Amino acid sequence: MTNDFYERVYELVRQIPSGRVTTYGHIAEALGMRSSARMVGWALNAIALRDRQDIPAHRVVNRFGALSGRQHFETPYAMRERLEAEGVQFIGDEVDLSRHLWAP
DNA sequence: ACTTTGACTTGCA
DNA sequence: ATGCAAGCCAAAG
Repeated sequence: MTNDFYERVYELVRQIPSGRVTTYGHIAEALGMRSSARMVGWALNAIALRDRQDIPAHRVVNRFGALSGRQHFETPYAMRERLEAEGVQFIGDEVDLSRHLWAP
């Protein structure tokens, strides 16, 4: 059911190109729920629980580029390692959004 | 059935 | 400029 909020999040996240990232806020805004960025996080959490590995949840970060969801991965470093493997550059512990931010 | 918390963001003090 | 509070909606205790 494409009307399901979760499914819409999945489709959008699936469209993030390799080496790019987006934020919870941008996804929420694209779905018409600008102030409900939290729900995006819940949807992604559901991805982890459902083993939806076809969805690159590691390419979704918070508005600062910080990997706030890393604790929900297999290991706290898996998220960053995957991003770096795609060529994403980090500034300290945060993604260089000015280079890699992707908007729907 | 009610309360608390959460992979967030924005706004006001 | 920094810090605290509120808003959003759903799930788990």
